[in-house]
Amino acid sequence: MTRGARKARSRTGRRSGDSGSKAAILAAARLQFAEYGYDGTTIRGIAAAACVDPALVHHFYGTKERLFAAATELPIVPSEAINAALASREPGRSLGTHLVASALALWERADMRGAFQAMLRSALTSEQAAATLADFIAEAILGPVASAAAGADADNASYRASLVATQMLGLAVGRYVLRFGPVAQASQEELAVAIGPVIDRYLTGDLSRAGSGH
Amino acid sequence: MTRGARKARSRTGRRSGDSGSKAAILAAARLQFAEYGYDGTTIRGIAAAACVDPALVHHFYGTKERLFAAATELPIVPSEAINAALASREPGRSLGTHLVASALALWERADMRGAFQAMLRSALTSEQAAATLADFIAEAILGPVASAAAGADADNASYRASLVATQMLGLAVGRYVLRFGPVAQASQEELAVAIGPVIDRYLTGDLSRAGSGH
DNA sequence: TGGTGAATTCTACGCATGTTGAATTAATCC
DNA sequence: GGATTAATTCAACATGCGTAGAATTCACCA
Repeated sequence: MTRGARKARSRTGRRSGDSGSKAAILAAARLQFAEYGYDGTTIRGIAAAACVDPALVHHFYGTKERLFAAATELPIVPSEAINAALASREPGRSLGTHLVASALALWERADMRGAFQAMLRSALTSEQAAATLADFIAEAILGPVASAAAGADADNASYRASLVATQMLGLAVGRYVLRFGPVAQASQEELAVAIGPVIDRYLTGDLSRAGSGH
Repeated sequence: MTRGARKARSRTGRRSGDSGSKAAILAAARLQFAEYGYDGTTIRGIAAAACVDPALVHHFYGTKERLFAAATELPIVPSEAINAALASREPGRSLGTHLVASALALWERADMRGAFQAMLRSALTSEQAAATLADFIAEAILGPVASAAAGADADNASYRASLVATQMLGLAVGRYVLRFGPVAQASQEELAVAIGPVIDRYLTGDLSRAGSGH
């Protein structure tokens, strides 16, 4: 007890002031889920990145699955974002082009980036993540489809929607996960004009014939 | 020692006849890598599926990484397959349509299916798998691009190639991994005519304007 | 017929993981 | 200022993993 001048630091116990540990844990979790996927991410790794004991992660978020759910919770409601995007279209810009531009802008918003990419990268390993992604896609894409179909070809609506989904998904995976050189470096606007017409074709074009959707 | 009548079955040691264990292990590995990805797949799980001891897996294939390499080794050389596909195009069919049809046919060949899907699903978790996929994509897509560009717009060749890659990748992920309803159930031909013109646009179209690539 | 080598399983090591419970310290409320 | 509650760490658990080595059984060849 009396040995030594004084205990240099108190190792255990509560810290003074607002430590921000809970937020730091969530931020670290987002980063790691985005980088390594669900399985590749460890609670110990998150704790280390947040400069915190692994048990504290558990104290705040319970199980790993719950932490994942918290980390991938999007700060927006997809359908609302889509409606906002649809409403802001300038004349002279095709629906597809506008949708691609809006999606890219949304995905790269500071408060979306981590959660979205974590969900993307985890979707191919974790069942839960895959289900979340599927919901997101369905919710985010059926809106524009309905808005574009406008009665015509309503039978094929879900087919059209899933075609749109393949292109958007491939764009997201190529740009954020596998990081193909050119597609990862292109500007949002470049990609929007390159890919937009493709989305237009899927939304309203004649899918049994070559050519554009205009 | 002398207790009991006789050992009922010899548990250890070599079996009579050709057991086919090595092939069974490889087949089980392909299935599981395709279903669960690299990290989600365990050697013990593979061994169980092949009705074999985990140590036997090790005996035949050494490390897990080497087993993965063996399981995802494609039975074809991508560039050769592409060249063969290019050569077999019928007149009246666009290059993009033919490429999509050929890719789907190739991916679903019995001897490709397991390996390809294993690679696909693992690419987002394992660095090695991602590198293999990137190589595959580069090799498989740069050929058609070069063949289509034909001097014009050679600067943008890699940009065009990566756009093609996003659509093909999205198609593969949507159809085989996430299994979006309509896109998973559509026939190869349906998808080829729906998506082919998109590939044509990326290969030879004017990427800064709306409209088709013809 | 004996011996070499391959196939197969058993046992076990060492490690990393998710998770838990107790102990300790600070903040907060009466 | 004492009691309560929240934050934090420590130590440990049970489990599952990849891997290694030894032992056992069979096939094949001289």
